[in-house]
Amino acid sequence: MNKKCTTDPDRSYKQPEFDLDKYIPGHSVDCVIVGYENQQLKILLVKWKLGGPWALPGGFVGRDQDLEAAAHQVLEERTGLKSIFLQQFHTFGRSDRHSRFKEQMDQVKAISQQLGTMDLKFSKWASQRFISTGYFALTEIKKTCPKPDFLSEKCEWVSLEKLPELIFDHNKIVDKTLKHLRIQLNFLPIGISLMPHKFTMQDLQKLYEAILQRPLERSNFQRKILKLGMLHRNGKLLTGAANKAPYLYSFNLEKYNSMVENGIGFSYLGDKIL
Amino acid sequence: MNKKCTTDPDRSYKQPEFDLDKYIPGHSVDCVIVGYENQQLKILLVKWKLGGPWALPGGFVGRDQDLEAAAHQVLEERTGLKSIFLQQFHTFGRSDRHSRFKEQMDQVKAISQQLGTMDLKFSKWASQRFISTGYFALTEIKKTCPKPDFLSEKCEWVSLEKLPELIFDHNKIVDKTLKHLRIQLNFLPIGISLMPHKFTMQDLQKLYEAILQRPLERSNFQRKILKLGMLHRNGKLLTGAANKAPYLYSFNLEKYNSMVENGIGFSYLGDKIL
DNA sequence: CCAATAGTGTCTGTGAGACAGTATGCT
DNA sequence: AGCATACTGTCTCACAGACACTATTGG
Repeated sequence: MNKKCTTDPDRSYKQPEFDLDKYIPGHSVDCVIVGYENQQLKILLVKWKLGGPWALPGGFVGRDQDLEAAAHQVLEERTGLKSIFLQQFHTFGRSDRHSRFKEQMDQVKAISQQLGTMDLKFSKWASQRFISTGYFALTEIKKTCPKPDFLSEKCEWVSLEKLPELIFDHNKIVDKTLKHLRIQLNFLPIGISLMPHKFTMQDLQKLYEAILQRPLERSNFQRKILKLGMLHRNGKLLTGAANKAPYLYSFNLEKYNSMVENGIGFSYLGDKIL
Repeated sequence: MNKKCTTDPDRSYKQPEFDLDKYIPGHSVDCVIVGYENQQLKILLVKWKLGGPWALPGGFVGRDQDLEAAAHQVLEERTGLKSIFLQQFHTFGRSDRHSRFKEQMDQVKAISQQLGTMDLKFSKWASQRFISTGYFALTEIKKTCPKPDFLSEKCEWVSLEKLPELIFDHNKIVDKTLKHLRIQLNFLPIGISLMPHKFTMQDLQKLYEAILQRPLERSNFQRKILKLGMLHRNGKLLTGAANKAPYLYSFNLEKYNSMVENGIGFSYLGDKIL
């Protein structure tokens, strides 16, 4: 797995404390947590207990909890990380977004009946109509320490290319996120959340290529990115290979922040993304 | 007022039929309905009865109603129009988004107690925490026929420049919409929803200027818009003024639709909008 | 003729994309 | 030296913005 996870091992929803009355009914958050590793985009998924389906990590909203805080909580509980890049992108409100998946609904009911502390009550609560607000987050995979919640037995990074079938409309939610991400690429210096502290230009380019799903021209990419002025050139990376050593770059935080403020209009819009 | 309104005069929520159990609790939709008239952007507002505040037209969500359908319903009930451009843009989920406006909350409770058919029950229901999904819509003002809902005494188009103080966080919702609209201007041929069937290039430019809140260069605007190829040139408009008659344009629907599909990357991003 | 506004053409600067040329690290 | 990869420079094309020029309408 992912190095050692030294964070609090007990940060998942604790079953005996799960009290329906603490949450507002009918509204949930689902998080598409995007990471990057081995030149692949991956997202964090949970797998339900008792042979249940794969799903996006999600959570309910506390009675006095801000919607965004609920998303942050999911993020923190699943990854162990605070303060990651998090952005709301869409609210999914079709009335049949759960119920039209009949077999899955039955499965969910059965599983949640066995897992919930309140048997039927929880099962009923969990199978009501839910409106769900989708958030997307960007993290460095190496820093995370995935933990399942009380409904799931696994919580893992899965490559976007091998995405399994997800519960309900979650595959569509992922699709929508990716479109959103590609557009956001034009407005946000997204790399800072997905790259390690120091990285080569090639690393960054591979990330952009993974997001845009098309190759970019090496020299033009470099010029374009450097012109934004948010990178700082550090030393060189000597790999031992028989070639010129690439520079290592890191993000200039001040510049980065002012760009998030003001927008950058960095554009790979040219070739239709939508 | 706005010509004669010949649509069904009875299309507002009917008080005696308003049954709380038909709606899901805690979630509402608010619509920022944008129109354009006399070279000004305007939005449709309602004013609560009994001296209550101005507010965005909103509505509750039926138990088996899609979220988007709820927004469409609000739109149709307030404007009399079906099938207008409608797009979800953000869900507002702060837990105190109503409650931190204490005086307003009291006012709302008092008013809804007098207006609701179920007295305290409705008042309590309406003053619970609400998460609200914001939709924005574009309409031609001349086609609309504003009607108040059962909570409001007025429903009017108000110029964005003279926007009154709105209830709760509604002013912020409007601000967010405008930013969204300016960005969308780069992706959508928005004019089609706000312009009359035939219009001059100057009309269209004025609209863009109203949205972007800055002057655009005449000749460049024309070239840029025409290059998109979604306009059809019709006849000339003879005004009787001592100058060259402008052409009248209309939207080419086929082209328009394919652009909405594929995205256009029409860009006034250059000068930071965000 | 002139005044006023509509529409077209041209020049400049910027930036994207293609690709050639130079630099560097290692054998 | 030679290879591989990193980096830089240059060329072309497209387009935005500025502005000059032509066209049309009516006095």
